[in-house]
Amino acid sequence: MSKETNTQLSRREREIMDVIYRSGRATAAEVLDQLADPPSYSTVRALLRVLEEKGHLRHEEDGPRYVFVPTVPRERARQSALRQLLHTFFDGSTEQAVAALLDLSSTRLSDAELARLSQLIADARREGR
Amino acid sequence: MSKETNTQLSRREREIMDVIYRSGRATAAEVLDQLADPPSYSTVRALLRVLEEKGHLRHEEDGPRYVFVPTVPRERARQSALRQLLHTFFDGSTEQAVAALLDLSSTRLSDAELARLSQLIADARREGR
DNA sequence: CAGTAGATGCTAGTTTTTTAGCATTCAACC
DNA sequence: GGTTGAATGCTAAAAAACTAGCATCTACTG
Repeated sequence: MSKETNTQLSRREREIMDVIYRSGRATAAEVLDQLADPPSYSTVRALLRVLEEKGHLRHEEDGPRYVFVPTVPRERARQSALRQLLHTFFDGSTEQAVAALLDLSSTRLSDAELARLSQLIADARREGR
Repeated sequence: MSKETNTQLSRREREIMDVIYRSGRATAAEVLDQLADPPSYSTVRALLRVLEEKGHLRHEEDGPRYVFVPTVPRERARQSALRQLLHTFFDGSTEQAVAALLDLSSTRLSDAELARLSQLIADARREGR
């Protein structure tokens, strides 16, 4: 079993982790700013403390204030998140997931982007992945 | 603002919704079976009732038992989930997300799959999307 | 047609989460 | 050096989530 960060996140904890993963790192005040339906400043700090105790965050000191950083790097966290999504909504099929991504109405992809994607796939084929 | 299903899900509620989205539809007993660290049967039923009250599920009757179905179709739920993931972990970039999908170590893509993906992208380009 | 297995309805208790307030500390500025 | 603004540490309480148990109903079975 992996050593830390095993506890599951509550609703607010999830929200806060999302904010921090989005920014990379954040102070209590910054987290508060980015929360949709925010509680008090005091509450945010309490939750940050809990998240740190649970092993999801650590903090660095920047003068008088704390800057919180995820213990699990963004790269790894997003891999887990992708796997989870794939499993729940796409029957584990990467192909379906890519199709859905291309389909997302809100995203307009530039031709250049599509060209790069095309290249990515060509590379994958070449590598015999 | 959309009419229903606005309330945010708690930890267990999220777990249960995931199970049901994975299966498409499920009875209380089936949900229980698929939960990782399962509570009692009674608890599962209570949560299903709550989820129904909150508007996330509805039930159909199959003889004596209830079969629960999401009110938001899988297709739409997964679009939201993808958008959320894109926003939190990929700076909104579809390209980055596709790259990460192709990279997921657990997935070995067949050449045929890659060929179909390639085709999808070619189609997108042709449509001037 | 009584008994049984398996389902739901409801209620109440415990635990966890979420929240705020107050005391304290630290650094900068006058 | 004292004052002030902005941060943290800690504690306690309210709210929500989670859980289980018991009563009840329903369909099948012998």
